[in-house]
Amino acid sequence: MTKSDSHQTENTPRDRSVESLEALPSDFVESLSGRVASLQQALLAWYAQQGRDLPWRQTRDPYAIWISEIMLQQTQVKTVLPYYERWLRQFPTVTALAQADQQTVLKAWEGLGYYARARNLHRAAQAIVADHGGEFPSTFDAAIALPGIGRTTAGGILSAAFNQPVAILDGNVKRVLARLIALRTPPSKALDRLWLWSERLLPTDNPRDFNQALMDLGATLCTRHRPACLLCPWQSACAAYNQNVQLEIPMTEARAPLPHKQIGVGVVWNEQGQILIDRRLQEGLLGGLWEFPGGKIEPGETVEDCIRRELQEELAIEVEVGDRLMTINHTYTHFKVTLNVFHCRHTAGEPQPIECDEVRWVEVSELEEFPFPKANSQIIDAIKAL
DNA sequence: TACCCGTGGGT
DNA sequence: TACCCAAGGGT
Repeated sequence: MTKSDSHQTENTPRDRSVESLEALPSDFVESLSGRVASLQQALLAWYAQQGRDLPWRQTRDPYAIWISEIMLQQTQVKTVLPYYERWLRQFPTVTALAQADQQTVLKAWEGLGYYARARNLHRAAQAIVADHGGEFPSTFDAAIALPGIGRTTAGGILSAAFNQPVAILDGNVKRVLARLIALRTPPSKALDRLWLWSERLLPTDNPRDFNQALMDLGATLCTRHRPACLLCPWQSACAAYNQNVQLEIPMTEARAPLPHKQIGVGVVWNEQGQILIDRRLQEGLLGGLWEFPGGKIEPGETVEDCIRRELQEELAIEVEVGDRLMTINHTYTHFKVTLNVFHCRHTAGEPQPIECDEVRWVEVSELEEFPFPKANSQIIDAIKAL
């Protein structure tokens, strides 16, 4: 471990040293640094007039703000709104969340995606009850120690709930700052510099409104496409605008095309008209959610062969594969799938949870009680319509 | 440090 | 269509 590593880990705020800003032309850094107070005032004035009215801004309850911050990770405001309202009615306090069972928590999260966020929220609530008397901690070190809370989320919560001067660097702020300094590399290659600017610009007297304003600027004016530079309070200082490169910044990195997997899925019926579902392992994709059993079709294998093999390997049952129920295409973050869904008749074997956490027979009317991934909702709808 | 982890909307 | 992106964190 080097000397600098010993006191700078990924999750702790960096020093506000001017040295690290030297990758930019020194005259520009000097110019921008001299305008910090002016930029702060301009943004806060704009926010007072044009800031969004969002429900989590009408409270200073750190629990409610925490919930909003987690839901908003990689998720648009419009998507979050109904989930946020429902969640606070269902789990109004840290203690209520801690005492719920995980299936109830995942059901409330169903459809939002990135389900580790819900599992971590649940674990963190239990940690807050155990270690902090049920009150969300008010220090950076305690907050960031909780599962699911990184540097940006900790800053978002502490500044919004307690008005603490802790910087943030979410997608909005990265884009705004990258344009402000005309960053010539993808933001992921310059996180240190972006963090420094976020800290440098943050006023100590009103960090709450400033962080919110910075995010609103990115979400409403400094958008990826068609940025409204003519309305921007930072227009005159913005290096990208002054060089007319705002559409090229932030720069993006090329990505490999997504692999496509063919999946065989069985809707397995027993003599009582019940259906077999299983609960996925806690770790990995869709952890803790329920699904209709199946798996990847191997090269040269028919869908029917695949379903028979997977149900034997994963659940130790034998089935007779019947008619195709439907075909579903779905895109995940790192791959695409085609779900080939077939009716199956259970013929032998007591289902065993070999490669899942739990397996059970359920009535059609019970399906909606279980949290399922979005790609399975069409299957449920089709079964209920039979 | 790359890579993993969902879903809906915009272009 | 296919791709990008949206209030990131864990490993």
